[in-house]
Amino acid sequence: MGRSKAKRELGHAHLERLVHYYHFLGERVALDEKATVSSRQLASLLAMDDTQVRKDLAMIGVRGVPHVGYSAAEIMQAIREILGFGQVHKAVLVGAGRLGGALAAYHGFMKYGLRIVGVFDDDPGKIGTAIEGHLIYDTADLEKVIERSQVRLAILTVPAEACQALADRLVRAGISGIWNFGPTTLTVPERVVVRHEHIVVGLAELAYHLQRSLPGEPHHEPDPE
Amino acid sequence: MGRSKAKRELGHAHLERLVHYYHFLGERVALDEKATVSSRQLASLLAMDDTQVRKDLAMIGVRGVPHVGYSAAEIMQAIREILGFGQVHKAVLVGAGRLGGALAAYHGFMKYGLRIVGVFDDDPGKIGTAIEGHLIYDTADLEKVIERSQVRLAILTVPAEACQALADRLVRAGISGIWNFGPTTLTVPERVVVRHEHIVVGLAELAYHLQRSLPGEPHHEPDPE
DNA sequence: TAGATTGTTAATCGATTAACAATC
DNA sequence: TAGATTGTTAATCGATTAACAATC
Repeated sequence: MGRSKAKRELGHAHLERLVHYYHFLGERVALDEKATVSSRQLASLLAMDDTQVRKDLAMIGVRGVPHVGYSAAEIMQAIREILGFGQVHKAVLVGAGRLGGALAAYHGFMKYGLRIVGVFDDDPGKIGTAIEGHLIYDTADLEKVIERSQVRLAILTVPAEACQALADRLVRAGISGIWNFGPTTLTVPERVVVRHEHIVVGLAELAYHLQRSLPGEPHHEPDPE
Repeated sequence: MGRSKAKRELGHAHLERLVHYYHFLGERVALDEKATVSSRQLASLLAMDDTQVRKDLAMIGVRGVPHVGYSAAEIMQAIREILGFGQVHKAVLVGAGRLGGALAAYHGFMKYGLRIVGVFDDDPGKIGTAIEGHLIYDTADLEKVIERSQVRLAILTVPAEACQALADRLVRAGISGIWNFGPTTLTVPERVVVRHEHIVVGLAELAYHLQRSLPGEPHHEPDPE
């Protein structure tokens, strides 16, 4: 399929919108091969401007037809290509705690190309046991597995204190991307992509808006400074 | 302390930066009461522009002193106030699965004012048992607890199919904010704040950059369309 | 055809960055 | 004082929105 790829780099907001479209089309639009969707439909359902939708789709090379709209299947295929959902992204998951387990258990990731090829922990009580169908390996063997399986992505779900040291090891082992769920900022060489899942930002945003929407009840804690 | 509050509404990016500052100061800066930090220091450590830092701090009412910098303690206190970290945010957690458990277990949240006052599930095998020190209640009792404890925030960690129905119930029960970890978009009245933790966005961003940084290896899967 | 919808250019808006005067 | 740092205004940049011609 000779569709042209994105002309220029997509920013965070673009990627987020693309995921949104993809997700939404997959979820609610009936996908027989010929289903179409107009920019206006997509926009209204996602509470945004329809010009934005057309811009986004143009940017990833999807062309619509006037009076008809866009092919839903074509949109999804284009997003899949741009975002790499059709590829297999092999990943190691380091840290077999509760969060690690939750991620390992989430089969929805497969739809997006993520394949966890090894789960690691350094707790001798966990090594050798299984979590969500994944055998837990000794973190000491991390480099071996990364090299042997040509893994490029690492998911980090370890306590804050261990994050940076592990990131250093992962970088040395040749990892290209780190998905960090620890509450700490990592320092890595430029060639390595890091995505920091900073859960507290979500809480902060909620707390901020909650506070604003109901300025009446000032149930402050005693805050001795 | 007569510091003036933020003049106008803070956007997502602002809030994210504030959390970043807060986190960073708490993590790496020695906090005796008199520690100071310059906008340049903060900026360089977070790889951003120092004017931005000064703007952000001015916006939340923190004043620095020329030649000296800002009081780290004052920055933290101001952020705590603006973001409501000093208040107690009572929350119910619905869905005692792995992710719910991970969230319930994360004691770091207490620092930010979040207090989970009830964990709910509708699995009879789970009701009555404990998860991370929280007794699991029957989801049927959700409304009762919300009302009795004056809970304003709900954390949703249930399967996609159950999300919307639960959101409806939470809204009717008077909840003001929903922190949704399910892979689905919620429809709620305007007065309710929703924060959707869309995990796939993180994966998409990584996959996209990974793909770009190494355009050589085209290990595409056979993708029969 | 007429009406609907795309695609693109121009206008607006907001956020970031640069410049620099004020200040300790 | 001189140098460093804040605070703010102006300039730039990019992203969003509006307008509208092209098109089926």
